[in-house]
Amino acid sequence: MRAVDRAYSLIREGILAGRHEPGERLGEAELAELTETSRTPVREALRQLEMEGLVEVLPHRGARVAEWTAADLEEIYDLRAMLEAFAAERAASRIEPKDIDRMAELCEFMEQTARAGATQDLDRVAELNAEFHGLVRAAAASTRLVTMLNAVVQLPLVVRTFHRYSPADLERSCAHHRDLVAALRAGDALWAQSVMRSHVLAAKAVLLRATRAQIGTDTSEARNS
Amino acid sequence: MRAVDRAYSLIREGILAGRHEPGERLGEAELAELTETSRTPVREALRQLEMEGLVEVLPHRGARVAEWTAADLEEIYDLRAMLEAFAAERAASRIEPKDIDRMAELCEFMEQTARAGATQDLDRVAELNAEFHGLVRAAAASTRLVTMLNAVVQLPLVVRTFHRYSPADLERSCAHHRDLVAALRAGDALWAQSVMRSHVLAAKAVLLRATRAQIGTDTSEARNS
DNA sequence: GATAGCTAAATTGCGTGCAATCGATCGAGC
DNA sequence: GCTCGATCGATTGCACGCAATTTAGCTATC
Repeated sequence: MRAVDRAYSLIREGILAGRHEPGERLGEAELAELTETSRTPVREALRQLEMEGLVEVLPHRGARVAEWTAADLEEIYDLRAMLEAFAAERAASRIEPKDIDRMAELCEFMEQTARAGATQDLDRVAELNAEFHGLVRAAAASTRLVTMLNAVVQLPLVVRTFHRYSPADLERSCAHHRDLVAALRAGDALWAQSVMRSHVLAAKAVLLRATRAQIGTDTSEARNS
Repeated sequence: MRAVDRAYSLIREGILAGRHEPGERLGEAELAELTETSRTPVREALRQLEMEGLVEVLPHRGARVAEWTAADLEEIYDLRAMLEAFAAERAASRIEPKDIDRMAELCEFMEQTARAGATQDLDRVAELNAEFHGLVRAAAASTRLVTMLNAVVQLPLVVRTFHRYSPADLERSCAHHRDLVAALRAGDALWAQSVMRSHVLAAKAVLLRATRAQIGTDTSEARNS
C-alpha cells in the first residue's frame, strides 16, 4: 500500500473518530511520525483532506482540523437532506430486489440492536445505518453524488450522532427506514425522495436540539470557570 | 505566490480551456516544466485536482485528464439543477437589493451581447453568465454548496457551452434570468428555486441535443477513417 | 508597564536523488 | 506466425536537505 493512502486514511480516521479535535494543529512532522512515513506523503494527504473540507491549510502556517459552527451544521444537514433525497429518487428506479431485501433485513437488525436494554449497541446501530444508507447511494449510481454526500456525512459530529438519540428518536428513525424500503419496493421515486428528506430533516432536528443543549452547558461552564 | 497554487491554477485552467484534452496523459515532469516548478508541488496540485474530479490518477501509472460520457453529462446536469435550485432557494431570503440590481444589469448586458450580429460575443456572454450565477451562489452563503457546484459546473464541456446555443436558446436563457431576478426581488424562495431548476434543465436539454449530434458525426468520422 | 523592534527556533515550501514499479520492445519457444 | 516471458527505459513514489517564512521570546526604549 502507498504511503500517501496510509497517511490519508489514518489522519482521516483520526479526525472522524475524534482523536484529533476540531481546531487542533496538525504538524507535518508529527503526522509523519504517526503514519510512519516522511513529510512528503503527509503533505499530499493533507491537500486531499483540505479539498474534502476536513482540514484547513494556511500558507506557511500549517494545517488544522476544521471547525464547525451551529450555522454550519444546519447548512450541512439541509444539503444532506437534498442530496440524500436525490439519491433515493434515483435509486427508486435502479435498485435491485436483492438490495431491497438486504435493506429490509438491516431494518430488522437495527430494531433489535437499537432496543433499549442490555443488548443495545449504538455503535453497531451506526454501522447498520451506514450500510443501509450506503445501499441507497450505491443504487443511485452516481459517483459524484456519493462524493458530495461523503463531504456532508463523514464529519465527526455526524458520525457519532446516534449517541444523541432518545429511544423515541431511534424508533422513529427505524420507522422511516421501513417507509423507505416500502417506497423503493414500489419503485415510487417521489415517495422515496420524500421519505428520505423527512428522515434527514428529522435527524437534523435531533442534532440541533442536542447541540443547542450542549452549547447551553458549554456557555454555563464557561461562565463558571 | 506559492508554487503549488500556481501549478494548481495553471493545470486546472489548461483543462477547463481545453488545452489538455480529456483522457490526455499528464506527466509530472512535463507539468513541472510547464508550471516552472519541480515535481513536488505538481504532485500536490494533482492530488487536489483528483479530489475535484478533474483528473484521474492511477498508482504508479500517473495522471490523466478525466473523461465524461453522455451518461455522466446527464447525471452532472441533474445534480447541477438540484444544487443551483437549492442555492436560489437560499438566496431568495438572503440576497441584498444591490446584488439584485447588479443581476438585472447583467441581464441587459447579456441580451445586448447575445444578440446575433457583429457585436455578438459568446465568450463575453459566458463571462456575464458566470457573474450572474456567481451572485446567486454568493447570496446562498454556503461554502460547501459553492464547492459542490464548482465540481459540476467547472467542466470543459460546460464552460464553453454557449457556443452550442441557437439564437432561440440564448433568448430563452435570458428570459429565465429575468424570471429569476423577479423571483428574487419578490423574495419568493419557491419561485426562485423553480425558475433556476427549469433554467438548468433547459441547458441540459440543449447540451444533450448538441452532444448527441456531435457523437453522431464522431462515429461517422470514425467509420470513415 | 507597555510597546516596538530584533533575534532565534520551529515549521513549512520545494528542489533533488534514489528506489520501486510499470510498459514496451525484443527474443525465445511452441 | 503467435504467444509468452524477460530486460530496459521511463515514470512514479518517497525520503531528505536546504531555503523561506512565521512566531515566540527577549531586549531596549518610551
